[in-house]
Amino acid sequence: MLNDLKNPAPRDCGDCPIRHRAVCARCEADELEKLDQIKYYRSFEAGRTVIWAGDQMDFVGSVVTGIATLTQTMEDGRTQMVGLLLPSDFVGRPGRETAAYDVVAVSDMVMCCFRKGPFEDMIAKTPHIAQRLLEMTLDELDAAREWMLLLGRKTAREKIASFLSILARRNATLNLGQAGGAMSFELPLTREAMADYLGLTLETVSRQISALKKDGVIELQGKRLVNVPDFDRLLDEAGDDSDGGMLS
Amino acid sequence: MLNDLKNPAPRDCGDCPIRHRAVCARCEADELEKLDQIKYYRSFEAGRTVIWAGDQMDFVGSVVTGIATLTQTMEDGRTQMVGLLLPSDFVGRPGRETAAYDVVAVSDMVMCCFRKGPFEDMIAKTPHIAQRLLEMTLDELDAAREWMLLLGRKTAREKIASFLSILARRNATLNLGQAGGAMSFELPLTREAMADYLGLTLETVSRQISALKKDGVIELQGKRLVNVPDFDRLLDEAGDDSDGGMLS
DNA sequence: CGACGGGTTGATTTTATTCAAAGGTTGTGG
DNA sequence: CCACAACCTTTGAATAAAATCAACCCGTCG
Repeated sequence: MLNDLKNPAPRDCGDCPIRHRAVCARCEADELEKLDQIKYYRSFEAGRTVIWAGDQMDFVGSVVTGIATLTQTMEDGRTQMVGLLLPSDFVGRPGRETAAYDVVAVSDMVMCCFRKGPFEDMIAKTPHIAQRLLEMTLDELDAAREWMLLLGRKTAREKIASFLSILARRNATLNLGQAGGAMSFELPLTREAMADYLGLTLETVSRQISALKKDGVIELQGKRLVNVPDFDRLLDEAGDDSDGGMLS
Repeated sequence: MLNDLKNPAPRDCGDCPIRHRAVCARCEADELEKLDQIKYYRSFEAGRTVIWAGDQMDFVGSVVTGIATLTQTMEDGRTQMVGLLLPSDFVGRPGRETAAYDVVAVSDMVMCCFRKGPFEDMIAKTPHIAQRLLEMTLDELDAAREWMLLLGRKTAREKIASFLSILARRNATLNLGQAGGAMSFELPLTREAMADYLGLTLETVSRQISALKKDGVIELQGKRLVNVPDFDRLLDEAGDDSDGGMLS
């Protein structure tokens, strides 16, 4: 498990691990105070569904710890992941009554939820929140567009390499800032969930991971722990611009 | 050509065809006044590039008339469209120095541009602009996620049918509100641009359009004018939920 | 133990791509 | 006015990539 089974909800915003990255990042003390009055924590076990697409959704919120997925499903069961929610990511859309996507906790997860109505009021009255939400939404849109390139134009091998390099990069920024050298991280998703992320079948995911391993691009310790001896090599396999997709 | 060769720039915001849908939609008279001082119009002929990915971008703006595309290109030339910009759509990202994508005018086009620095100031000081931009960005994110499902999980035939139904629906809302019955519209894109939109090759696009025609799902007058005898049939071919993907 | 939820690997089939040729339009210059 | 070039489109045949169908492995958990 990536997270403690006893997900301890922070006592108050001062202790909050996502205080400076979430939608509240720019809030002053008095604004946090107001948010505090409309917030509550919810915990979800790994595998639990947070909400189904189409259901009434009377809250929005932030992932505090753990990982969740946003997925869309067609009538015949084909599913596509459209979001991978990490700590500090925002869930829900102000101004919308119902959930547009299925939200599922992949690991044990804690969310900091805000009642929707009051939160909408705060957006209108608290520029710091609206600005931060705009910034986060623009970031998500950029990520979605990168993802579209992956889905539309990359080969199965490039898709896997891209996904792994995203995970590796995230891990590097969260921990130490070493790039270019060796790095390792844990796969948070099953083969099936990776397939839903990448628009592939789980068999193809498994085969391409095996192929990358055989070619020495990655090493596996167990099914989930990945070691990347040469990150530049992985980036190369991902087919990304050599500049590492530097934006802004 | 879809548009006049002499794209007449509106004299002032009162005449503007996108006044109530663009980023300025919620602005009061005094706010429009301020925007007016930092705005200027630019016209582009069909085929002209507005900006290349990576270039310095000292403006943001709205499409006033015409159509543009947002595309990403890999080193080896594979390209994926990541945005189709219609009148009122916003171009550029506040807070970013360089363009993240290629922007190309598909038809003759007029943009209402704002100098970036002053516009960023206005976002900070004018909640009406920030709020509208947030709303538009959230809409784009939803569209991007719908597009991800298309790219990742739909067959070539479903992709074409989905694209046609998007165009048909857009045309219906712009003109008359009849759904379910017959409707017709013009294809704004070449087969190649459609292929870039859908993550296909142009040959596959051509074949699938021919197949839909042969099966009576659509009728063609010339290469560009499409007639849809039964919109529900088209929706069915698109593999979308029967409720027509109603959001919000 | 036995069932179950992942995961891997192989054989076959399907789908879309690639390579190739040719038909239509449009616009330009002789 | 015609010829030709450039671009867009269609269609066919061969190929490649990923999906599908199927078997089996390996831990974990009741």
